[in-house]
Amino acid sequence: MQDDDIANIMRALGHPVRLNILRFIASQQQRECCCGDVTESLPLAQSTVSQHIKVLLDAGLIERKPHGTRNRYMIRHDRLSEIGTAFGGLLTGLNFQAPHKEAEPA
Amino acid sequence: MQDDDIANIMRALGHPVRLNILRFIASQQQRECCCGDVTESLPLAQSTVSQHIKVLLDAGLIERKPHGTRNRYMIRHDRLSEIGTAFGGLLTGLNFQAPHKEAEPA
DNA sequence: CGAATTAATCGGTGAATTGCGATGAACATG
DNA sequence: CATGTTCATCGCAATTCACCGATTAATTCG
Repeated sequence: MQDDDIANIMRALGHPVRLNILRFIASQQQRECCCGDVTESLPLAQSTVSQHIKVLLDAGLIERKPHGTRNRYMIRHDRLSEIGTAFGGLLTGLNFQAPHKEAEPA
Repeated sequence: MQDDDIANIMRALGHPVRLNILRFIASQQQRECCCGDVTESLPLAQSTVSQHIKVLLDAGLIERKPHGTRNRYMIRHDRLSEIGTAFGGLLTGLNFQAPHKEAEPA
């Protein structure tokens, strides 16, 4: 995964409301819900929630399925595990990354 | 760790330049470097790099140690592992979180 | 077809972010 | 003490973000 992708995802996760939205979706019985459900659970206007959902969509964290007059949203578990791997790699790299040049002093 | 803390950290990680700075610091022989070193490695002005460093500092991802006329920066490994744990918890929660209310329909 | 529902999108506002050059504080050294 | 080095910080412009109300598109249903 590119740095830009990681940065995008991190930015998408970098807002408390969006964390709440993700958790809300994950907490639903069917593991999916529509925009209105989310809006009800938050002290924000519908348009604002829709915006946040769009950010999560663009970052690939959730997916949309139109269903009649409403949309169903659900967590993209496939991407979540990718992200987990990438993030783990990032942290590991920061912890143990070999020196810039000429590691292994023989 | 609070949602706000996580969001702050994610936002700090949400910029490619800052990812580069972190990796650059981690890649140094002594696992530390000063602002000038970072600036040389990037096509950005010194003031801009200093700003990014401040964001990383505020998020607790690096620490500063004054050393003569320059400052030494190093990765905060303690925090890194905290963050790893918190992030893992977040992802796990999104994957397996129990339904919001009244699970177990008896 | 007409009315209602749902939710995306548009336009606007204020705040924050990102970049820069310039300034100034802290320190070392001649 | 004067000079040079390093770097944080201060404006400043441009862009993006977060939020809102209003509008519009899609769909269902009477």
